[in-house]
Amino acid sequence: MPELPEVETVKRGLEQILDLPGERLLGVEMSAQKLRFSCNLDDLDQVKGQHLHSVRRRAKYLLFELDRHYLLSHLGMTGSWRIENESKKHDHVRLKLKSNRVLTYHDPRRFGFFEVVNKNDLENHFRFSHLGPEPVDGDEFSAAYLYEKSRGRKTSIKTFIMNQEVVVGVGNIYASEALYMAGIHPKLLAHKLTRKKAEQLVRAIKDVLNEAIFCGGTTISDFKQAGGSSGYFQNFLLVYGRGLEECHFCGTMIQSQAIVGRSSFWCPRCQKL
DNA sequence: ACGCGGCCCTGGATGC
DNA sequence: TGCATCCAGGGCCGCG
Repeated sequence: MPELPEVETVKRGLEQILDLPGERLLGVEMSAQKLRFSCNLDDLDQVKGQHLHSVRRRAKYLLFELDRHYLLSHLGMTGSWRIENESKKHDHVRLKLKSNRVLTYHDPRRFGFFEVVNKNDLENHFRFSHLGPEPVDGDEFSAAYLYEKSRGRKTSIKTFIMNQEVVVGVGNIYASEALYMAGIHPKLLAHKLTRKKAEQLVRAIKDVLNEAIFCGGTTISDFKQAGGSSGYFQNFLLVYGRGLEECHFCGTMIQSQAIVGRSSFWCPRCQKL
């Protein structure tokens, strides 16, 4: 489900709902079923009673900032958070709050995970130490950076920009969208990227992610914001999910095919190899 | 070191 | 209606 815009949307929704700072975590309950990775139970004991200061996002991770730890949440494909005291099938984490509310993690496929990280160790944590730059915040993700990073890389440009060590937050939907916007064929080998195309691609990635954040994310089947409402960027997708339809720009039939196992969409005329 | 296929899961859509 | 098959927004692991 969630790429950067969806996680950012969940983060903003939680900020609204939780009325931070001032909230406090009274207890954590985990379901018997394991998520992608199991959470250390000793760690869970440590977080009880800590204040909840903020909700942050790094890459596709949500971070609940406590006094001495972060609760790390990755939504996998079908993860979502909501405030509701009643529990449903596929609820896997329940955070009991001082305000007498329960913040609940729901994830049918259980590709997501939930872990506790010491606050001071975050940058050195193995899930974080290899992450690439944020594409939307800061200026580290530049054309010069992407061009240099892509030298010698023989994978397709689409696979390359979905690699979280290259740039974080770009997943399967926005990779197709950004490449279409930049006029780049998804099968172009990364090392063939020119400086000029790197410029256009960085611009396109930033633009598409910002537009999707503005729209509250893309809802295909089951993505829900923290408040339960849908995003609406799906109405503005230019190629993703539009196989056999016409390119908005030139009318050519949009092609769809898996690239390294992920469904991919492009206009064979507008996007150059 | 890099690139890729397999795999972890459930459920919805589709086809017979 | 029932059953089988395929597909899905991610990312870790092991192989070549």
